[in-house]
Amino acid sequence: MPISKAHLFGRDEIRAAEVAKMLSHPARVAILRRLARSKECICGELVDDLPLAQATISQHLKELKSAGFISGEVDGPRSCYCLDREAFQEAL
Amino acid sequence: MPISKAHLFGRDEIRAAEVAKMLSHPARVAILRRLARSKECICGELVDDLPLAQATISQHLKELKSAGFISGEVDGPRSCYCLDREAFQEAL
DNA sequence: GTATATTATCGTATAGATACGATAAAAAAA
DNA sequence: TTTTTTTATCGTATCTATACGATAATATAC
Repeated sequence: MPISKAHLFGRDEIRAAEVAKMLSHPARVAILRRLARSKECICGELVDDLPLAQATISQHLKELKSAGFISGEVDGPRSCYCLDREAFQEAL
Repeated sequence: MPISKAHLFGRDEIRAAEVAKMLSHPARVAILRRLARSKECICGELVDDLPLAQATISQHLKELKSAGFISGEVDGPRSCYCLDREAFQEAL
């Protein structure tokens, strides 16, 4: 029966849970930290640093992007990501 | 293949993710808020307030307790929970 | 043009989270 | 003692997240 009931809660509780969910995996925490240090960062660097396959990291990046925490733009054959500090602070 | 690789990350990243996971469901956020307002709170009140079955709420309470965010003690046939403010602030 | 390098997406397998009915457990009330 | 009240636990169904190989997509290098 687990049809999710998350929508039955208050706006702010739902929002808080969404933000927390973005931070609920060490890989995403690591990515955000990395981007907080560097001004920007290429995808490949993250793939080198993290103990996960390229496909998996790309997947995490997509989530962080759709949550608005990071932005990414294409740079030749590479993708360059950077932290959206404003949106991130706002969320916290 | 999804054998979790969470343990391959840094201590603090793992810890941050654990804390975030506790806050990643609206029901747990709601419970913590409720306990932050009241000094303490009986299980039944939470069951009345939240749009979830008793069994489900009991399950969420167990998680929050095992994470050390709340403590619960038996009071007759009831269970009385309260926020461990120190541990909670520490985690944030 | 073809080959190479880099990233995104698809498909899919499995681990974990969520939800609840049923039932057990424990104390108070009758 | 039996009944009622309250909570915890068990079993189980299903939904979501995680993980990666394979492949597509895109741009550069040759």
